[in-house]
Amino acid sequence: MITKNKERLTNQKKIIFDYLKSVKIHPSAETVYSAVKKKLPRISLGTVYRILKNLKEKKEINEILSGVSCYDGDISPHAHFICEDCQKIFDVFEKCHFLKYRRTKIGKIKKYQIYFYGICTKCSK
Amino acid sequence: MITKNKERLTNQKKIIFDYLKSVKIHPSAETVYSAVKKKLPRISLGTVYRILKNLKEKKEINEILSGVSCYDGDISPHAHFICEDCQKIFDVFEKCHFLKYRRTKIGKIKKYQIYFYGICTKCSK
DNA sequence: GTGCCTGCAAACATTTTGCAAAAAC
DNA sequence: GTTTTTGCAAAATGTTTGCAGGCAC
Repeated sequence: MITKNKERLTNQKKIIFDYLKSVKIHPSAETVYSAVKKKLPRISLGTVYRILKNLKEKKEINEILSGVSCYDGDISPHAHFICEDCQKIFDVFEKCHFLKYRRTKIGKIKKYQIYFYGICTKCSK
Repeated sequence: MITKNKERLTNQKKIIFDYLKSVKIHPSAETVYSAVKKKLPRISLGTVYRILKNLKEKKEINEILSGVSCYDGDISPHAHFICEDCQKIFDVFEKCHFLKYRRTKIGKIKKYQIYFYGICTKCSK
């Protein structure tokens, strides 16, 4: 994990970072909190929010905006499929999109996010 | 404007709908509230939220997730550029994306949203 | 030892909801 | 007249923040 400036490497940061990198789900702050509490019983939700924000700013994780913010430890280029029924977030690695330009008339694109909405196979049964 | 089932067409709905269709900005619920208050001085913010939700469900407007929810009366296919500095939302009609498939392994895609992030030309000066 | 970081709780912002009155049909 | 919708206020939800003590360096 990167640390910038006078930033310190705490246990809370390490454990949240490791957790996000190890799971395939896209947890909310609340879910991260519940998960890391097993290893850090005294951690607070405020700290989780602060660390998630910090990791996001350092571009070590991505934020997924879907009502409540969810977080993705996988920062490789991929899209997300959000099921409108169960609200689960799925990764889409299929090459179904091709972004040709790195610049629009409005400004230079630093990053982009693609969200697909629909009903997942499980829910459509 | 479409009305479904036993839905009634009220002044509040008409004015909010007209407002969203007439502006080029992407207003938040609060902004919509301030704007329509000129014509409906007694409208409440709760009503604005209810009507925005209703219009969204009928697919007459789109919701843009960018921290606070913003709304777009233009439902034609286009992407959004969000300036990380001024937080303004811009429309991107340029054909810089081509979504080839209407189906992924996860489920059938009903709609998609593309968000570009960067610094707009005004802020980068 | 210095100063960044945490836990805690309170504050804040945004959105939803229950209810009686008002409006649409 | 009936039923939906509104305005209002309170509640719920999600997130941020101030501060004193704790921990990394």
